[in-house]
Order: sequence, then C-alpha cells, then structure tokens
Amino acid sequence: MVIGKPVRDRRAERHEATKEEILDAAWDIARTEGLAAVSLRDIATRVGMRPPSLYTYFDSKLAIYDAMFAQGAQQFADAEPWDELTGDVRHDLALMFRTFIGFCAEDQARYQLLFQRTIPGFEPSPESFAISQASLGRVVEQLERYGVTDPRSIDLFTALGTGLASQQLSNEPGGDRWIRLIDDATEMYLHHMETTNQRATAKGRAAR
Amino acid sequence: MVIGKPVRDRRAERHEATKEEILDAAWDIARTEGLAAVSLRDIATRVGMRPPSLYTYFDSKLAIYDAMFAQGAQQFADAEPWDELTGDVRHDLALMFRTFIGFCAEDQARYQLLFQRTIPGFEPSPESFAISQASLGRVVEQLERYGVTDPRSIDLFTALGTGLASQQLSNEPGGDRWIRLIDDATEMYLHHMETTNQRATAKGRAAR
DNA sequence: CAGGTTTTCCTATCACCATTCGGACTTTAC
DNA sequence: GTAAAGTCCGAATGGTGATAGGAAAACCTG
Repeated sequence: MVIGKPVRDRRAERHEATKEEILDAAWDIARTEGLAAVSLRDIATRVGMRPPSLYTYFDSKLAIYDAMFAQGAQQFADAEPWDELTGDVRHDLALMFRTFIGFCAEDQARYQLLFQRTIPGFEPSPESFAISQASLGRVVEQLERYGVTDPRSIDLFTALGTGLASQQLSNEPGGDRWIRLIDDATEMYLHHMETTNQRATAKGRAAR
Repeated sequence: MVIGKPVRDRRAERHEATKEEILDAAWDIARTEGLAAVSLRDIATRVGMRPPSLYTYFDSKLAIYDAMFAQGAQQFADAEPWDELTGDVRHDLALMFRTFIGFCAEDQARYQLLFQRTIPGFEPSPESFAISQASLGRVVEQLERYGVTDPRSIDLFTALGTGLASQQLSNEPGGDRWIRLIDDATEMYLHHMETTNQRATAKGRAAR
C-alpha cells in the first residue's frame, strides 16, 4: 500500500474543492438570475450551508466576485486562438474578432463581470486584473506582428472589438448575421491597416 | 389682476415639481456614488422626506430609474447635431460620432442607464424606450441619406459608435487623443461606405 | 364658511441583504 | 491525550425596498 499524501494536503484539497463548489453555485445564479442577483443566501442554500459559513472560504461577497473575475479572465486567456493563426492577416483578424465576440456572447454574466464594470463596489484585485491584462497584451503583441504599432490603431481595434461584442449581445443569439458583420469589420480594419501602417499587407506572414 | 389658473392645476404643478426634485436628487447621487448606489433613503434625505413618502410620486424604485431613463433619452435626442450637418459626409460622420461619444462621456451614470442594461430588475417602459429608439431611428435615416442602406453597414456604424464610446469611457477624460481616434474611425468607415455602397461619395450633398 | 374628498407625509413594520461575534463540534498535529 | 486549527452555525446588527394605516394639510363644493 502506497503511503498517502500528508493529511494536511487532504484538508487543503477539500478547502479548495469547497471554494470551487461555492463559485460554481455563484456562476449558476449569475447566469440564470443575473450577476447582480447573486446573494450569499442563495449560494449558501445551493451548497448546503448557512450564509455565515461562506466566510470561512471568502472574506466577503466582493471577494467571491473577484474569484469569479479571475476564473473568467483565465477562461478568456484559454479561449485565445493562438494555435489557429495562419499568418494570413485577413484570416487571423477575423478569427480574433470572432473568438473575442464568441467568448463574450457565450456568457452574458461573465461578459458583464469582465468587461462592464457595473457591480457597485467591485474592483478586480491586482492579481485578477493582471490575468485579464496579460490576455489583452498578447492581442496587442499579435497586432504588432502585423505592423500595427500606432496606439490609435490599437485603440481602434479594441473599440471595434468591444463595439461588435455589445452589438452581438443586444441581438438575439444564433444566426450568421453577426459572422458576416465581423467579416465586414475585418475588411474595414484591414484597409485601415494598409493605409496607416507600413508593413501590413493582406498576405503578410507575420504569425508567431 | 388676471384670474389665475384653476387651483387644481396648482396642485398638479407642485406634484410635477416635486417629482423633478426627486429625480434631480437621484441624478445627483447616481453621478457621485454610482447608478446602483441610488437608494430611496438617500433620495428622501436630500428632498427632506421619509422614504415611504416617495411612493406618493413613484410606484417603485424602478419607476424612478425609468423616469431617469426617459430624461436621459430626451437629452440624447436634444444633443443630436442635426442643425450642424453640412452635407459633407466626412464632416457629418465625424460630427455624429463625436456628438454621440461626447454625450456618453458627459455622464457615466446616464450612459450606464441608457446603453448598458445593468440595473438588476430594470427594463425601460415602452414609452421611455420609444424616446431612445426615435433618436436612433433619426441616425439611421441620416445614414440612409448618405446611401448606407445595408443593415450590416448600419450595424457596423452603431458597433463602431458604441465601441468608441466604451473606449473613451475607460480612458481618462480630457486630451484630444480620442478626437483623433474618432477621425480615424470616420476615415475607416468612409472607405467601407465607398466600397460597399453605391451612392456614397466623400462629397455627397445628401444632408437634410 | 362647513362638509367631505383628495393629496401628502408620517410611524411602524416586514422581508431580504451582507456582515460580525461567539460558541460548538470536528479534524489535524504533536 | 491534548492543544491547535478548521468548519459550521445561531443570534444579532444595520442596511435595503416595500406595504399598511393613520394624521394632517390642501382642496373642492355646497
């Protein structure tokens, strides 16, 4: 018989598992009732506890939001399509737009938590914020590989992305209307790249 | 001495004045503490009442939000620059973007109420919603005068507008960086118009 | 001006919310 | 076995929006 892990780890493991369970319940409520409707009572009910017991795992309700933010930011990082880039600017730009907007549309509550700052007292902690910033940084790096170095052009890219996302979210899901909208946006931004930047060409091979 | 209005009107007038006073207090709180931090208690304190007395003027807290929404939508309609259009597409598009973004940046709480749907149970009433829709309709009409009739191109326009707005809101106010960003966006959208639509020309005289 | 009616505003109360405190009970460490 | 650490709960606090019922004021009508 193999010697098990030190007992101390078992306890820490269970602690982490319970935290996950709490966050899962919180996400569940956020997705069905809305992000702002998440209450400690409801969370506690779902995990079979009383509200004060949650404070064993999180310092406050805002700390729960922060942990959710960190999870969402990590999912955002995992969703980025770095391994699907081909080096064709047109293809890659459309893919980046589509990935970002698809990610936003996938979960309205997550989108609201990550990209709209709307929960009254909530500000992501520096650690959580760093996760989301790293993802955006990788996007900027990718843009720079295509010759987009002007800050204004980068702003324009993110503005287009967030605009498309909010546009998509206010429409009914499904349908391919928004996919063609993204293609239009890609085409439009490509021309902007070609007229304002030097190295950008429609057939550049700058990927990775 | 002129015969005054019937006394009944005096009472109705005062009722309306008090409603205005309540809404002013609500806006004040929304701008300083945040839209979600508006509480009946704070409103009541500012207007010198007890919280239940507010129910004489509004059916619920959400009704107050709805009245604020209607006010904001009306301000949006009033802000539209129809009398400053010149007929030059480049100038007019930039002006429309700038007006919209300026309006959004002017008051974060108003922007959040009008364009981000983030208050838990709040949905604007049909009457209030109609006010905001009418403004957007006039923008679409204006676009059509420039030959933009494709729904996707219209979506692209609004996406660009909302994206620029959220971009502007997340940056520090002041500075002319965002003005030049708008010029870039205008230039970019102009090219999109020229390549996808027929009648659009950089010097069209379609205004009003 | 006297009557009843409507409007306004209040106190008291309820249900729900996040949070704190202190204690009981279980698990782990030595 | 005993001390320490971790877990969970009941009770209580102060905040929220909302309702009920009553007192006072304003108003309209005879």
